[in-house]
Amino acid sequence: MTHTCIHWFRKGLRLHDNPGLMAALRDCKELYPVFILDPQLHNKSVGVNRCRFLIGALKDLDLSLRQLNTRLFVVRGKPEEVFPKLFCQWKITKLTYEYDTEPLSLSRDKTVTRLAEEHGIDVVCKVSHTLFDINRIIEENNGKTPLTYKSMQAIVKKLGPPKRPLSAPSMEDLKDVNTPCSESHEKKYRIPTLEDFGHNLADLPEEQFPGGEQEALRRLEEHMKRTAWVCNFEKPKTSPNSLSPSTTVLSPYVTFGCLSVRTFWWRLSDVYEGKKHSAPPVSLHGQLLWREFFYTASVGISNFNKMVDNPVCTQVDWDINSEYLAAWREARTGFPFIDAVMTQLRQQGWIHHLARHAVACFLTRGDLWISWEEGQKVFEELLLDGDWALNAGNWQWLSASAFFHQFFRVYSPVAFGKKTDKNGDYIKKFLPHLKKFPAEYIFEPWKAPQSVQQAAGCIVGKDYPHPIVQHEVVSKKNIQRMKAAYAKRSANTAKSLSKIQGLKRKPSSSVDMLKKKKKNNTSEPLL
DNA sequence: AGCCGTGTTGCGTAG
DNA sequence: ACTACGCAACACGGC
Repeated sequence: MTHTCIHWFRKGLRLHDNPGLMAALRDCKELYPVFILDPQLHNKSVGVNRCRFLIGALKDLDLSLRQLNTRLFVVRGKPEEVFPKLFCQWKITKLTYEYDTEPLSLSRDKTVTRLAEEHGIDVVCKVSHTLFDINRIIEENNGKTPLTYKSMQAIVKKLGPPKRPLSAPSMEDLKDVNTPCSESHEKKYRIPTLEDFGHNLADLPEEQFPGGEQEALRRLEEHMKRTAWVCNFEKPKTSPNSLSPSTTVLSPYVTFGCLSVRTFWWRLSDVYEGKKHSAPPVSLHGQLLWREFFYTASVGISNFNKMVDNPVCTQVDWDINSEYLAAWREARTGFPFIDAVMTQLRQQGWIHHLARHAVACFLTRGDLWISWEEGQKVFEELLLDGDWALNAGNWQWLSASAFFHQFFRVYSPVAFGKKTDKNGDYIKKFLPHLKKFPAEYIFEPWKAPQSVQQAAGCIVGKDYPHPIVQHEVVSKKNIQRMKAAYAKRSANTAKSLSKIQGLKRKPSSSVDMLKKKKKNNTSEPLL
């Protein structure tokens, strides 16, 4: 019992399958579970729903920690300034945390690791946010980033199944561990409120998906009970506009790490066991592999969240049009299906994957010809499951900038929603102004005769906007613009090829990349 | 995991 | 018994 240890929670807001936390408990006499509120990260640019989710997750984490006779310390400030103080104040000898692949996290963690080592502190970093060590996936592919799902599947097959999840720590694991808590804990280390993030509580929408590990595990079990549904799951066959979600909505919990992706994976394997079941890419396992795929791309491809200097991204002459962008963001495009989806996004912080397809296509190559980077920012703010890698990857996919290249496949803002919601009930739910419109006109109210509009109590141009573009006209024009961008792209093939070779990376494990010096490997490999 | 126009097939039914 | 017609479901190709 020699160590005084900080376990640093960032993502991974859970006790189950938390190898970093388990490493903290080894030979530990004093434990400080810490979450850092970084004003550069946690501010009003994070949407109110996301903030609420994070607060819920922190409260739940604190509750679970208290049951183990320890508790959460929420510390305010920049990590590189906060940690040196904590190291001295608490006489820390070990720091543990979960590996994070995002570029900003990597540089932050490198700095903190260096500071810790300057204080003579052991640093332990574990992979548990993804199924596999993403750097291992790239190594397994000879240093090349897989750019297709198929190649990803081949690599994953070679790697074998992901590691089994660890159990949450028990009282036994903490029996010799103490967490010194002062009288002023509530004052100094309290969990933040929405006001702390600069949000106004007045017009807070009802909470649909409360944050936290307990809620995540409850939700997982609720869905895993539906054996046939799990075994038959095919993502493209689920509806983007059902009144209650047609998918699990476990993504926010995975994003914040309230649910371990490996726990999710193995729980699915349990359900599949001995039964006929759907397979990747459409199955639930397949969805987790999509996540892994985009994580890998985000690690292997430079400038992944940008068009310029991103070697896989087609360079497109997107327009700058703040009026169109605002209309899209604020759900006033005049296309009820698009506006209903954007309303659900703002209200609930979650929309179905195919609804994301429809609004993303509409903003970019389909209708408004606005850069996918603008859409990325809006999703980042509003989605509970807004994830750096997945957001950038999927926006590139939908805008046909990378991974997906069938740019002539354009979603209709009218027809697409009709397929799974003939009566427009979804539109009526999120755009109550339109609720009296007959099904015949609800997807295109501007076509309704004046008499119908009057009877519905909703005049287009007064109570609901005219469509901001003529879809049939702009979509045809945009396909031609995409065609030109692609022609230019293939003309530059030689250039691109040399860039793709620049993607090759030296083999090294995740942890080596964070650590300057390699420690003697006495007990176990770090990963 | 697109949409739309066109053409074909197959079925039921009116005459 | 046979044809003509309407309709839905499906296949295909171009964008």
